[in-house]
Amino acid sequence: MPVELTPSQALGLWHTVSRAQVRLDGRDLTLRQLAILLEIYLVPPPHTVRGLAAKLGVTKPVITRALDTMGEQGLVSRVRDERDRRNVVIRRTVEGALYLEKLGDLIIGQGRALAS
Amino acid sequence: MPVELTPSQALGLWHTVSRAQVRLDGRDLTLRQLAILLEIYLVPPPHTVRGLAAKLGVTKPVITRALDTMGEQGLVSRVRDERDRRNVVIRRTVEGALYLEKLGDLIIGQGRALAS
DNA sequence: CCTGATCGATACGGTAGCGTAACGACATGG
DNA sequence: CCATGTCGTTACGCTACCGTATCGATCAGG
Repeated sequence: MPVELTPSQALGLWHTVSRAQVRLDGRDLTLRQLAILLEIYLVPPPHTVRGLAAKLGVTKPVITRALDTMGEQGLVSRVRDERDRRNVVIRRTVEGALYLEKLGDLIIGQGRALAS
Repeated sequence: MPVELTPSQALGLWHTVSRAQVRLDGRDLTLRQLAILLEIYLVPPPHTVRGLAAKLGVTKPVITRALDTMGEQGLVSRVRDERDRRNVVIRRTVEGALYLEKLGDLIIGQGRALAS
């Protein structure tokens, strides 16, 4: 089911969620990092560095760096693919799922609070 | 009118918009910068460095730097307040309005395309 | 005046991102 | 085997951000 938004609602939603995210989230993820994280959790696995780079239109080191940072924070983990040891499979974590769950709640709450 | 979203829709919306933004937007604004930009354009003026810092829960240099960067890109402009010359009034620009208009269109389009 | 408060900007050292280019590890086809 | 190609990672130089501390300019009150 589509979600119909007016221009004011669309930007208002982005505004309140972005502001809340800046105020409350100590992780301070980049837009790129967040896009990568959402890709990993919302698209069926397996995910690889190369695949994510292609999907987002960025270079491979961008993905490696983002996985380094988010891995240190426990949001994702990496495992070597044993069937083709050149590949690295990116795996989800409980902490990452919880993080996105909270982001989802934030979006839903702000969407519900939208006026006009 | 509130916008009712399921968790899947909320994160899906964020996902597709973030991905498109990463792929298409050459400016690569920080989440903080985007929040500042939205604050300037969606909340009635006047806007000051101090006011934005308080609203977003960040320090003043963060605002100064963001205004430097976005000012170079023509998204905002700064004018000294002649009534109290300590203040700087942040003003909107045509280019900034166009930028957010495109972002709004992107959100609306992705919201409309949402399934389930 | 002049003292104190407040404005935005700046300096500083540190961290983390960027793109380009190269790397070692691994797989594959001849 | 060995040459070639494909993984992800790392190295490099650079830029931009961060927070803390401080700055000069400006205002307000005595």
